[in-house]
Amino acid sequence: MNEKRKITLKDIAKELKLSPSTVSRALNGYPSLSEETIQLVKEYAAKHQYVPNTMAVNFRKNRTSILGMIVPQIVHHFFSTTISGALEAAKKRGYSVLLAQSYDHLKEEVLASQYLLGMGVDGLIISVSNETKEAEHLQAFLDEGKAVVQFDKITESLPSPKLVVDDFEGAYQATAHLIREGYRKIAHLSGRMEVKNAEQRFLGYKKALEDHGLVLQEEWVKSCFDITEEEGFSFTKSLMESQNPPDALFCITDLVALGAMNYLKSANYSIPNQVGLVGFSNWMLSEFTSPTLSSVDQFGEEMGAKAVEMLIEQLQNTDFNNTETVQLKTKLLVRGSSTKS
Amino acid sequence: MNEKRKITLKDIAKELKLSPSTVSRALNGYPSLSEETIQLVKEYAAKHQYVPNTMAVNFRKNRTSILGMIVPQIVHHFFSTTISGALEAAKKRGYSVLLAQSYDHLKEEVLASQYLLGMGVDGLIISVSNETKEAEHLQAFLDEGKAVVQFDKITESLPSPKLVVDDFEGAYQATAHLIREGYRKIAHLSGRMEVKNAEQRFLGYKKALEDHGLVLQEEWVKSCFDITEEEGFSFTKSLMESQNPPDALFCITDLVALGAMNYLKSANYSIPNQVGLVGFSNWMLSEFTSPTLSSVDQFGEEMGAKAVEMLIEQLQNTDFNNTETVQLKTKLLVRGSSTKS
DNA sequence: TATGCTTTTTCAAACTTTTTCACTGTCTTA
DNA sequence: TAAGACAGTGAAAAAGTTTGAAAAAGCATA
Repeated sequence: MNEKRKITLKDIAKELKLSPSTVSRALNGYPSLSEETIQLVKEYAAKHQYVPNTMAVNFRKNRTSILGMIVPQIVHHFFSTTISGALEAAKKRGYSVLLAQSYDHLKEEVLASQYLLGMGVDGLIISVSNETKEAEHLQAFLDEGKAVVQFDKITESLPSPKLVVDDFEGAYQATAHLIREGYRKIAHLSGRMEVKNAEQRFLGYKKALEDHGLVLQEEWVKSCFDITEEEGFSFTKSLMESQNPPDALFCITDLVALGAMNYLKSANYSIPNQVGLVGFSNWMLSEFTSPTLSSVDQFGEEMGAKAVEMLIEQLQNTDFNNTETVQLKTKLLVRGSSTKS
Repeated sequence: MNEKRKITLKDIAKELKLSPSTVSRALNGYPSLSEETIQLVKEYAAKHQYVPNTMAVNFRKNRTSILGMIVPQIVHHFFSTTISGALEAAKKRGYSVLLAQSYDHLKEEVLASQYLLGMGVDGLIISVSNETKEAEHLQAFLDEGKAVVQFDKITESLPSPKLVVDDFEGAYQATAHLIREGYRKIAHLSGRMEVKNAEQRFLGYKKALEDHGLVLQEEWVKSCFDITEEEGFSFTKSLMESQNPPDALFCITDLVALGAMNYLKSANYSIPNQVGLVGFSNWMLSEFTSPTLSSVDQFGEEMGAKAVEMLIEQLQNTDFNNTETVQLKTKLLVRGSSTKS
């Protein structure tokens, strides 16, 4: 009933009394073919809606034109924007993207990478899990001649190009902004210091304090392990209940900032007048909280697109010694939670 | 430097002095092979880490084990959860998923479907755009013997299995809940009535009113065209400024509800005491608004997973006459925005 | 006309896996 | 004992496309 038989290159050849090779070359713009033949073939192909058999092409060329992409979680505003950006960029270049998620666990990441390798992807884009230190499972891609590009969360143990946000600068701007707004006792809800971007955000925060003549108070820096709303809530609670409560918080993530906001509101602190708040990542929700949440935008779409471009460039150059780290600028979005009225 | 040569089935055959066919059969669990041979081959394969060449298998079997999935937008909490669910379910069954987005435009949807068809996917999972009425571009899949499953937003013009949320029931529950909480003047910010789920939610709302002896006021039903926060804001504004303002709003989506909430707060209405609010879809943000937003959960993960299962079942049965519509239950999550204190 | 050169086309191989058909023994049964 | 069943294996073909080498064709020059 179904299964309309599709026309193949061979069929065209037979019909036009040409060899398959000629047809192939005519369609692929190979030089030294008579204009006449090219026209003939192209017209016939168009008329009969010839579509090359993807599987045969892949097989013959030994490549799939599919890129693998592993993120900790798809259901996460930042990652879904990078995915969206990657998808569009890949499509433009004739590639498609196969997704997998690690749930921020090394074990799942290893499985996902093996899975994608098995699917025959040409290259891999990955934001590694918080648990990833060694990278044998990623080295396997390089060993098979497949390129890898790391983005956002990276590990230095894999010699590959890397694409990160300028976390240091973003954190610096956020902190400096709070200082300019008149806050002086600025706490930081950070992440695990072994994780690169957590460390950079902390260092940016620290530098901003120093540059403005403020002293970093150790007890004002709290390290979130899982980067959850609950941690934001409880750390803020303990900070505000301490003898020396801060008057502003710079949070490693909007979700943590939201936890902070929820605690502050529940304890009847006025935001931004009593306590200022800035997050990081510009989650969708930060536009819609009350007050709206200031945040550092990471341009997720651009990042995903750029990662794809870097990967494809690798594939084309087969220059596998490139280990440069590209830094993308961030942008501080000042909203209600940090502008004293 | 790279390109470690991978071992092939042929290599194994030569090494073990067997024919490729025997090796193939041994690895694929074909009967009527001596246990001895099977063991020999399997051990050798394992030892040398033989991985079948995906492209060759696809080519030979004339299938890719890749499913296409088109959603209006990836960066959307509900869709990203369905994607996540679909991904996991597909992986479990040995399939992978290639994504594309339509941005809710027919034109982009047609392009995306052609793109996926060209990539040689075995089947398609799609939530159609609001603009999709006719479905020639999807019929093309069926014509080529590829299965299609529609989910969430569907069009009746394509004879395929469908998977939807029980929008009617969800809307009914939401509205009935508002009534039980004591609200009597319940408005509805709906979507375009041509869109199936918008219509169903409206009908559920209407039925709940009728069943509880309330009369539907035409001026309390506003139709959002793009389902945005801005529409929620402005429609709520005009409703509240009318001569006969409602005391509760049931919104087609959490985003619209958020717009409503933002207006209500800006105009100093107290939620939930003066105005009750219920959304739909249980976006992540609804847990974090102030007050938290009651919503109807759609079980996105389950939906994505179920869609994959339905599609794979089709592929296996090649039963292309199945056009049944499966309805998934929803769950009302009662939060702060609709519980009078 | 032979030679050389360029342009255009064809030939044949190759890529890996699966599957159909055929073959050889061995065992069972009428 | 002849016929048939069956287990176990191999040989070969097939799938659609691309590519390097070779061949053919066309044309001009010596």
